[in-house]
Amino acid sequence: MKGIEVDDGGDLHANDGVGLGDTGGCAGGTDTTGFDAMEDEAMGVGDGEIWLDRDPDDLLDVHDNSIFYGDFPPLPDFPCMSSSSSSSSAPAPVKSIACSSSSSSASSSSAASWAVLKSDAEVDEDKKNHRDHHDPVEVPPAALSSTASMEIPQEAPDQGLEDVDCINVMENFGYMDLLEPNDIWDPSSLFHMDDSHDFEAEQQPQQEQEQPKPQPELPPQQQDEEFMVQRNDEEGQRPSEDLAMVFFEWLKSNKESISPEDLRNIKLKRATIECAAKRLGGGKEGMKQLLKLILEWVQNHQLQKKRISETQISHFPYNYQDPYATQSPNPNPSPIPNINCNPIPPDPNPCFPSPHWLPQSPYMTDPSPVMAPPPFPPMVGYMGDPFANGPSNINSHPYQSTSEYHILDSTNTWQPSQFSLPSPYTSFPESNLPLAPAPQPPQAFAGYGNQFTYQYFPGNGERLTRLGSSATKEARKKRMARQRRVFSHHHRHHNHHNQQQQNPSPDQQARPAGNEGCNSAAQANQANWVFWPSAGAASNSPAGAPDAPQPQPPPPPPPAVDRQAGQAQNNPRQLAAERRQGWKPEKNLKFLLQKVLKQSDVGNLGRIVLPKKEAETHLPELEARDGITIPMEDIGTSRVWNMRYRFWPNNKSRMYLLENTGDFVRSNGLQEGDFIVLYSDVKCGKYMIRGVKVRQSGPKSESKRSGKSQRNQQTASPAGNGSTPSLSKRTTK
DNA sequence: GTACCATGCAAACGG
DNA sequence: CGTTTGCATGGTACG
Repeated sequence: MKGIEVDDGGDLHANDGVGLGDTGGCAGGTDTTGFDAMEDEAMGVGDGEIWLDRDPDDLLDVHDNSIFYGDFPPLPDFPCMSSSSSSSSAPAPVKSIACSSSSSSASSSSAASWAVLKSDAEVDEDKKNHRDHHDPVEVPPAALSSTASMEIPQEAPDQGLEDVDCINVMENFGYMDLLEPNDIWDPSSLFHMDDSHDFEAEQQPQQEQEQPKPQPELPPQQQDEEFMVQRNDEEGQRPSEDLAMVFFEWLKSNKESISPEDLRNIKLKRATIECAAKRLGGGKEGMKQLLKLILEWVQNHQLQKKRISETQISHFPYNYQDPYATQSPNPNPSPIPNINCNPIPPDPNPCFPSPHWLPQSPYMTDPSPVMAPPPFPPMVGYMGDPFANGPSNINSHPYQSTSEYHILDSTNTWQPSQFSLPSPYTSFPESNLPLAPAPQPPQAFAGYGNQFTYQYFPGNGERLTRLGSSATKEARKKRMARQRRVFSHHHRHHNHHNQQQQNPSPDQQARPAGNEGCNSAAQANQANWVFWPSAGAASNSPAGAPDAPQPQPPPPPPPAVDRQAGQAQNNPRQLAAERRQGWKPEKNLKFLLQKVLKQSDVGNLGRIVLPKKEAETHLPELEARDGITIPMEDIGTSRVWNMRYRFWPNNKSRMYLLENTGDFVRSNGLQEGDFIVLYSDVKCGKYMIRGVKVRQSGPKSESKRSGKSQRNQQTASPAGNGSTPSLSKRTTK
């Protein structure tokens, strides 16, 4: 995971605490500047007022940028990051906010964006800034040089205050729901004035292409943030410009893209308007500013809608409402047209492509419609389903027919953690999908398309009163820099960590095809324990259980198991067990095989006999009996064990073994009756191993039994041979 | 009868 | 002599 995660409380933080803490958090923040506090609050997830339709495609753009670039590209490539201002990463102050990966991704977007923008040079600068981040004045403009080609305040410092006020109003107004959800999550898009010309240089052509607007006299507000700022400045000096003119100009400029219907759909409460206008200067000027803001938003949103629709039609294969939608890598993130940078939340963990769907309704907190795992047939007979009480029907085992589909696809995987599950899964950052604040009923504008209805809450009044805070643009930049720094550090740290974890040994020979560099090891890092009720589950009792006649080998709850493979993911019991244990199904782990450990497997020989069929099916084909060395990443510890996969000739056939397993077994405390599971990370191309301890609450009885006695006791269980039922499917060699 | 596999066990190896 | 390596044996499930 290279990003930010939102913990149970909905707090956004990177592994190392991205930015938010620095910024004083949101509600509970300690920001000293009113503006900071206000921003943070405004941007807090708890404020998640704005939940407009959001296209996952938008997410993908920056997402990809943020994730797949090892080295952060130069700023011009990521215009949207530019002034990802400040507050975006304000943590969700609302405890009740359920976290979903999607929103968490969104929440982390800004940080990621900053990270993307972050140059090493800036890091130092940021460090410096960080030390005195409470003093906005001391923020060296250079710290944001890469993103601040439009440092208007610097050009006109004298005007700064007024300009800033205006800008702040805009920003905060944007925070207050005139902008899209993504803007909420990443205010960078709000602070257009910070966006560089580079951005515009890149964006403008596309924008024009996507939305050709014959606007010779077009007020630049929709296209050019700089113009926007300047215009605001100018307008501050030209009060004669009245609302009608503003509106008229805007209409002229947007006649191509804004329909009367769009305008009619704009609904604002009077109180909102009045308050906002007041904060925007009051009187006519304030109204004018407010109008501009609204129009800007409408335009932006309209443009986005158009873009989104185009994008979806053209190449987006899925509807973002589809929880199983396949992530589109979108290798060429297209710049977001117009002012809205639409920072895409980075995927905190490339190995876990966060679903790029977002609830359409901001109020949709019940994830069940999309959380529900795909309907699976009864798990009985599923290979490796530890909870299958009945004997596995090997012959009809779907695994046999589905083994070809082990490559996990996000389209048919589901992640409970994506939704509003309070995450007990905190033992390992990577193991936790970023939890994002669940959509919250907006406090302010609940945007649906162009229609947003302002819902006035007491907090808004306070916010509005704070619009005129003394916060400066520098403060915002500083905050942004801090967050970028934190994220950048976090990002690098994790890269380093991943590299260490995955540093292959020279003799690592076998590796499933796939991407390198993603850390899937820790994603499922959990205590590999499975507890089996001793009563009424004889067939589920672990091997060696005192009263278990013969245990049905319980397959481990895999962190990410091919649903096709059954892997008990569809078993409520296992699912619950997984949740209790922190296991979360992930997308990119393909179940290969499992093996209930025999005494000989956990003995001092350091070798584990592997089920022949599965070994031959899912592990590299062995030409020589010496086999190959396979680095097996321990899911539990992220440690990589170089195990040798080999075979013995045996009765005109082969016996497949995994050698050098002694340390692994010992480190995991595995005993007879426990089991191991092998996975391959389809994305990272790694083999992963997981040792699962199966213990009943009571002390395990004498587990040492002769193989013969075990055999005798296993007669009741087709899977009694300790391997997957499919083992019984004979494959003559 | 055959395949699978748990494990016994002898040979090889090494301190 | 202890450990490791490699093969062989035999029980079990299944066709």
